[in-house]
Formats: sequence, structure tokens, C-alpha cells
Amino acid sequence: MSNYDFKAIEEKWQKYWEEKDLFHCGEDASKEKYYVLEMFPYPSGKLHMGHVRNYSIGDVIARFLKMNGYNVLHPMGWDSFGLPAENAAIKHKAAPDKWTRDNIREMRQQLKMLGISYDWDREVATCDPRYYKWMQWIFIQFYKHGLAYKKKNPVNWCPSCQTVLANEQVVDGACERCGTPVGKKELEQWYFKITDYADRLLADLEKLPGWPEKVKSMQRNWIGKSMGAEVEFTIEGFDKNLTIFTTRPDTLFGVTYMVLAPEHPYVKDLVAGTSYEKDVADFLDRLQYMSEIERTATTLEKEGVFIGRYAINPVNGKKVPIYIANYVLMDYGTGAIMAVPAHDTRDFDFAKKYHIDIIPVIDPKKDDIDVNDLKAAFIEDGVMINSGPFDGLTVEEGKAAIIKMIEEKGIGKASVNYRLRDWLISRQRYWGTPIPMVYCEKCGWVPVEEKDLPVLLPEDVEFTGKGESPLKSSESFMHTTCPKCGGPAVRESDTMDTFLDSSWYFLRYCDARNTQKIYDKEKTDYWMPVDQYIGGVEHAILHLLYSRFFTKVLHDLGLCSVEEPFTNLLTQGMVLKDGSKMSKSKGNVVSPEEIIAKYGADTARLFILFTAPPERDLEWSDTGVEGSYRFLNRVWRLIQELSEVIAPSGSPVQIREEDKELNYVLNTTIKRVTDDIRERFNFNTAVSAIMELVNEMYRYKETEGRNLPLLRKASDELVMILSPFVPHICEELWQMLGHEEDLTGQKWPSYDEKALVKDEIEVVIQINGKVKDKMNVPSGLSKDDFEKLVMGLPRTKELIGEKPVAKVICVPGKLVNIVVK
RNA sequence: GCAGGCAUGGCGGAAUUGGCAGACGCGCACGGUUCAGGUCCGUGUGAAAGCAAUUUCAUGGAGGUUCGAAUCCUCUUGCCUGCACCA
Repeated sequence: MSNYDFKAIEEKWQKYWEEKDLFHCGEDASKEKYYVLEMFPYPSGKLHMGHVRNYSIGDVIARFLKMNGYNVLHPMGWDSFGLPAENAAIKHKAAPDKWTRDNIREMRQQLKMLGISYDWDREVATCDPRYYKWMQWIFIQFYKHGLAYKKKNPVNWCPSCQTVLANEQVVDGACERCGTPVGKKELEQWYFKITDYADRLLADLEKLPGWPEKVKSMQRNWIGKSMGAEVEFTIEGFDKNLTIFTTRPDTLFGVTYMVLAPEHPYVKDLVAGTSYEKDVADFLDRLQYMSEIERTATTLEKEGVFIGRYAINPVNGKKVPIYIANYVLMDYGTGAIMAVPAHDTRDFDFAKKYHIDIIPVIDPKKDDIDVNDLKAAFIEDGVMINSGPFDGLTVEEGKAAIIKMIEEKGIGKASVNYRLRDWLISRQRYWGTPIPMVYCEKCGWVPVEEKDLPVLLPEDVEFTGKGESPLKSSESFMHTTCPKCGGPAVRESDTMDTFLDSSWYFLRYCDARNTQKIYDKEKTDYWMPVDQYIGGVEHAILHLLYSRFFTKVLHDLGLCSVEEPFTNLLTQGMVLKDGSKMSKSKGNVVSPEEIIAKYGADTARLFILFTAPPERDLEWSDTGVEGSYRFLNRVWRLIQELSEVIAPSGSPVQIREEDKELNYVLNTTIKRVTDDIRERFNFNTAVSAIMELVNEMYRYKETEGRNLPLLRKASDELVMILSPFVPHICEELWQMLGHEEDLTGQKWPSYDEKALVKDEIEVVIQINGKVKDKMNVPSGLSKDDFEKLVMGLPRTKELIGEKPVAKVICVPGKLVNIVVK
């Protein structure tokens, strides 16, 4: 009897898999393909438990499907551009390149220690010139198709990271990375035209039944589509019309004032030379001292000033005052609104404060609301009033009718607005993909020619951490010639947002070593889409939205057949300790290294897969880990003992009466595990089922005259169905059972339908829906026979007693419910 | 405010189509093995009442549909997540 020496076993099999190159895959038209992908990590240096969870889940799926005959693509790589490497460079004077490569080496080693079945031949690192060459190539395709443009705009600026941020990277007014409050800065930057795809990104969410509702709803929210109308108001004594956006054209007759965003370009001209000029300047001054967070807080008191001008309502010719106010934002809609205090909460508050008229145009038709003395804005459905020819229409009808009218009169049109902004992709940082653009005095912005890619990151740079791209400090990098006219030119010194790098890596995996093209389209056509994508819900908006955008653009450019990259998405829960996320600052980190050293990778994997279903948060438990370790030892002892006595492999199995229970448990377990992995990803219940089988085998092996061929079959199949979860110990046990070939190449066991049916089944007898007794009856009876049998039993008669039977409900094979008066 | 999700023993969680609530594991208790501790093996373990057979209660709360509800419907409470002066 030997002990379960996990360390030796895990090293042995990891080496074996690597030497045999067992997880390498290629296109094979004769097999059904399956692309399983886990979100690639940032190489911070050490794996954490969240990684272990992510990759263990993916590995169960990959190994299971491989055993089920699928051609499985399961790659891994590194999202290796980004700030930490550059900060390390500033702090320790270490080259970002070396720092990153060291970390990758270390983390690759740790991943191998977990025994995840990756095809390492497809490994990519986004900081590798062989990868970012194609990133630059994609940028140029975007540029050539009008999807990349440069624009001067107030942008989000993180004073700590010393770089700009995309809207998506600003969380609660602070930097997503470091938590520093974000400011505004006027800068000329590169943008991607994601707004061109807003409608498709929204509509195609309907094509993703395999995504969690939560993620789809977050994306819908983020895209923020509003249907409404644009209406033009004339301004008294001013030659330009004021265009507003509204979602409530039906309330157009209830407009009592207008509001412009303080930054609205008209404001200056409208007050120039009037007595209101000073009021407006004072108001703008006050706003400037506020941070973005204060400025946009919902709790902020609504404030504004009248600017001395009037607009004319185009539908009734009414003259209404124009205000500027803090609650109207320049970067949504047209930066101007029509205010209908009777039917908008914000307008109502503002009108009350500044004593502006409130004219109801929607009648609530409710007794408890007096239309002419509203206590609050009425924002629900009702019937139009005070609206001339439109009186009597419902809100829905009114919207359509008014839009039709303004379109006919040429004073407005139906319009759609999105919350989504174009994607700001420039970063004033070193450790990212250089933007392959050159500026020439004569020709303007010119893309670098394809033959000159990649534009390599220079090494002679200074890391100051001061607001300007370090690339600027490299003379040799900056000065170049114009690809168009050959004259002197300078390079773009900014690098790309690292979210670009991760928006197409799943395509590159399909043909990761191609040096001639971004990839061979035939290969992506074979592998794409990703059948199962797995990662944390924190990427629900950023990464997943950007990846969908890239896929659609590449599709439109004829580079990709699919329009959606990820068919199924599994968002795994967090790994918690003492109720909160593991973090260094809280001091509640359990390191994977530590657990692997103490119990082995198989125990770590088993614990994580068994303790909670994948979508839920997982509470770390030291005793739970012990339990998983205990179970593996139990399996080890069982198979070790049986391997010495059981019949040889392939012995014919005869099932006798006394073998039926084990045979039943064995077959149901295979069915449960198969279904749990394939249909539901419920690894916790799959493991439970296997534990029950092990318990039954322990019981059965002590019985007299045990069936040795059956025990052989049970042992083999137990090891096989356990192997996707804990592959190392299973390979070892498989070998112990006398098999010459490795377990990884085995075919997943099937179950015998006949063995799933017992001769006798336990049924429940209920009186008025309450369980009164249980009894065994032969299985496979018809409904009538079953009812006759049960009703004829003395025990049933006893339970009914003297009471008259009103009804009998009979579910064959399950229960009989007798309703008595 | 809007949107999405969650709620089951001391704990993690099961219950797949409306059909035995609490599988499996942790923890705990008792017994065996042991010089002893650990390991391992066995038994028990939702609550309350009872010597017991058994009975009653129980899936956040209140109603409802149904022969039958953790599961379906209505309302409600608490928690988590996302968005938010978005016109």
C-alpha cells in the first residue's frame, strides 16, 4: 500500500502530457470542433485563486469534450501591455519588457503546475511585436475605413496614471484602475467610431441566448438607446435655430422654458453685450470649481440662470424663456432641452425653484391627482390635453402624431440617441502598441505602410511618469519620413488603449504563428466562434463590448465570417475569504502556490469545482479543502485495493441480483456527470454524484461473492469520469489499473439505459397532499394497474379509514395522492 | 430613480418538467481502531413535542392558483450588481 504522493504524481503527468504534446490541435473537418476559451490574464507575476477557478472550469469542459470526441481548441496567452509594467520601470528602473517576460515565465510555470490542458503552441503575448504588428495593421484598416479619427475634445484625465481614459474606464467619476478622481482636459486624441455600431451591438444581443441576462442588460444599459425626436426652436432676435432632443414629443405643448448646457456653443453669443453677460460668467465660474463627480451627482441642487433670451415654440408660437442650468449636460443629445415641468421630475423641481409656469398636457385620469395643481411631475401614461388638435390621444399615439406633424412642417424629425460615446483609444504611455500613424506638415496624418510594420517600441526612452508619452523622448523613434511624400515627418507618440489588444486575441489564437497575415481566414472560419467563453463579470461591459465591436468591424471588412465572437458566456463568481474578495490590503489572500504545495493541484481544483456552482461567489474554506483532499485519498485507497483483486480489463460482466444496486448507481452516476457537465456546467453536483458512487463501491466491495468483472468496470469508469476534474491522480490510477494507454486519449464512458430502471421503485402515498407512507412497487406499471395496486393495499385502506374518497391522483412510478373529504 | 440578480439547516450547497425539502460535502456528537493524538471505519445530525411508533412546524414575509408549490402568479422585505440630473 502506497500513499497518495500528489507531488510526484502531478510532476510525472505534467511532464508526460508536455512531452507527448497531447493538447496540440489542428483543423480537422472530420470532427466537430469546440473552442473553449478563458479570458487571458495580465501577467502580474503570480496566479491568484480567481485564475485557478477560471482555468479549472475551462479545463473540465475542454477535457470532457476531448474525451467525447470533439476537436477541442483550448489556448492561453498574455494580456501583457499595461500600466503595472511601466510603473515598475519608473520605480525600479527595470525595463518593462524584461519585467513582463519574467512574469510571464513565472505564471506559465504556475499554470502548468495546475495541469490545465492548453495548446501552448498557440500562446500569444500582446506585447510581442509579432502580435502587435497585426494590432497596428488592424488600426490602419480602421483608419482607412473611416472608423479611426482624431478629434480635439475635453477628455477624461487621470492625474495619477497621467493618461487619458475611455468613458468606460471612469467608474463613479474615478479612474477604474487606481481610484483617483478623474478630471477633464482638452486634448487631440484618436477615437474609434463604435457609435456607428451602437444599433447592431444592441440588436445582436438578442442573438445571444447563451449569455447571462445580467451581462446583456448591462450592455443594453451602457449603449443606452433612447427613441424620441429632434425639434427646432427659433430664438427671438438670433439667426440660428436651437435643436433639442426629447423622448417625449407628446408633451411639446407643455414647454414653458428651455435649458442649454452651460458649455453650449450658443451661450456666449446669446449673452454677448447684454446685461446678462455677467450673471452667466459668474455661473460658469462656479461650475468650473466643481469636480466632475460633484457636478454630475444626482443629489446636486438644480441651479441655473435666465440668459435674457426667448425661444418660440414651433407648435403653438409661444414665447418661452431660455436658461442655462447645471442639470443639462453638453455631451448628451444636443446639449439643450425643452423643459416640460408638468411631466418631468427634474424640470418640475427647477420650475418650482424659479417660479416658472407649469402647464399640464397629459391628464392622468386619476381621482387623486389634480392636473391643475400638481404636487409632483406626472410622468406616467395618460391622455393628452391642452394640445390643440392632439387632445384625447394617448401618450403613445401622441408621440407618433407629433413626430408626423413636425416632420411635415419641417421643424423636426424622429431621432434616436445613444449614451454610448466613441471610444477614446490614445494613451500617453509607453507600454502599449504604438499607433502606426505619421504626421507630415504637407500631407497631414498618414498611416505607416504595411511593409514597414511593426512600428517597434523604442528602447531609448525616459520614464518620467509625467503626462506625456515617454515615446516623445526617443529622437530616433519620433523622426521619420512621410510614407506619402517622403518629406520629414513625426510619429504619433501615443500608444493604444490595451483593451484593443484583447479585442481580437481570440481570432489570432486560430492561427497564432502566421507571419504573413493577421491569420488565415480559413482557420478562423473553422474555429470561430468561441463556443464557450469564461471569465469574470467585471468584463461585462468593457472587454466584451469592445470584442463584439471588433468582430463586427472585421466581419464587415471581410476578415471574419461570424458577427458575434462568443456563443456562450459563463461569468464565474469571485473567490471570497471571510465574506470579502481576497486582497492584499485586507490580508485575506490564500495563494494557489501554498495550496498546491500542501495538497496538490488536484485538491485545489476539486475544492473549487465542488464547493459552489461556477456563477456564484465561492467562499474559501480551509476545512473544505481538507475535505476535498480526504476524498481524493479515499479514491486512491479504493482503487489501489481494488486494482489488486479485480478481473482483467475487458472481462465480460454478468449482473446478478445482488449486483443490481451498484450497477444502477454506476450507470446513473455516468448519466448525471455527463449531463451536469454538458448541459449545465454544474460541476458541484457532478462531483457529488461521483462521491456517491465511491460510497457505494466502498459498501459493495465488502459484500460476499462480489462481482470482480463488475468492480473492474466500475473502477475504470469511475477514474474516467473523475478525470476532467482531477486529471493527475486519475492518470496515475488508470495506470495502476493496468492500462497501457494514457487516460487523456480515452473515450468517455457511456451508460446503459436499461440499468437506469430499477425492478422495484419506491413510491409515495399522500393523503390530501401530505406524505403518509412509502412503499415499493414493481416498475413499469401502467397508470391503471398502478392505481389498482396501490388502492388495493391494506396499508392504503388503513390510511383512508372511514372517510369518503373524493379523487385519486396517480403519477406512475412516483406517487399516489388520495383526496378525502 | 431605472435595469438585472439573489434569499433553502450551524456553514457551502442539492432538489433538472409543479410530485418524498435538505443529496453531497464541511462542522458537530457518539462509538470502534490506537499507549495517545491524528488518520481511518461506523452511527447520528432542520426545529419543536414524545420513552416510542408518531405528530406538528419549516425554503425572507403576506396572499393566490393547484389534488400537490422552494419551484407558477400578485404584492412585499432585505441584500448584491450595473447605470444614473441621459432630456
